[in-house]
Amino acid sequence: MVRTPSCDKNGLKKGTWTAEEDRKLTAYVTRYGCWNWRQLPKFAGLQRCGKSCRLRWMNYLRPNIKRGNYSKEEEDTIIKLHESMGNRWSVIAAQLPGRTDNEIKNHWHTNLKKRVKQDSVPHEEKHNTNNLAPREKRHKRLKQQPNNSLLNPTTSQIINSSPSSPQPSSSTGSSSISKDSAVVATNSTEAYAETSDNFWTQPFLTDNYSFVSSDINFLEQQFMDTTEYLSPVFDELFFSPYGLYEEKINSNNLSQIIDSSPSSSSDTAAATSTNMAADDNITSSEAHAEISGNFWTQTFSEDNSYIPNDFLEPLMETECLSPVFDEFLCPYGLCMEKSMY
DNA sequence: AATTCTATCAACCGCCAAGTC
DNA sequence: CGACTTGGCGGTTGATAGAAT
Repeated sequence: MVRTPSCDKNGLKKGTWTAEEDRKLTAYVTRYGCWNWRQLPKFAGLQRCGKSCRLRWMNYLRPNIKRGNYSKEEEDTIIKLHESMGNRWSVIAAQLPGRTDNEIKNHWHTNLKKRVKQDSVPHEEKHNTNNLAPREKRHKRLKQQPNNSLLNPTTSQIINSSPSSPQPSSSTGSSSISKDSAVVATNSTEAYAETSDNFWTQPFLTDNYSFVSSDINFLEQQFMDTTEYLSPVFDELFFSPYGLYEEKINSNNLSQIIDSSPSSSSDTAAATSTNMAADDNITSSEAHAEISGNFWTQTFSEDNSYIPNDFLEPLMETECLSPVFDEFLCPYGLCMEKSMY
């Protein structure tokens, strides 16, 4: 179930993740997002390779991961999708909110495969691609155009218009939260309703810039004492998960911070509140309050994608502006409440 | 109670495509 | 255009828990 911790030749840890490592990774990604998986462990104070961090986050730590037993509906969906598209676990996972490709793959191999075999002629015989060697299968599949018709129409449509849906690649997509994204929702209410089904849980989580919850007290409980990592902006050590704006609030560089933050480019409220903070000699807490109310909250503090599950309850009642759609939603509204509550 | 077997699933590995230089 | 980097995917491994003997 878990692997014995060990180190590779570069001194990077392998094997089971400790609670402390989880906390560091969660705190870091919650605060800064996954701007570069390879660099991230260095900044987050982790002795892990980026790949391992990404995997841990995607398969275990990120919000909205659904654990536990599969419902009959979920199993049927997996079987049906597997029948039509084979071992395309990531595509199948996109149809099952809260389930990861790894988890679905495991569940298939441990349960569903046997069940399907018992129920009928093995699907392998129906699909010639499954008779190929793994590498050949993959090669062949990737040569084919993505077949979104396999998805349900609504989801397909949304995925196609999503800023960070499964689409070719990533480094440019890493700055995917932009005002352009709002265009995809011609009617924001409709978009919200549609996405609530099963979409955001998967694709939205791949966005790279999401920031800390505004529930400072709760964050403090979680990370304050134990977490240290580097800011990608300042290249210095922080001991507070929300240090970016807390600690720098009195700095003359604050405007520069905001300007260089990934999601700030179009937010004039940011400039307003932060300039006020920097210019007016007000206290940190006052400035923070202002910023919470105007900038951080609206722009990315309440981006629900990276708020760990444990953070959700205290935020339930808070209204905020989605970073993607220019509308007010309760936090984690896009990806969370419809899939879990 | 001790040992062996089996199922589970977190984590690793290698590969590939897309992006960047 | 080629080398390199990065993120993502699917196959596989192996430690562990629980069941069976």
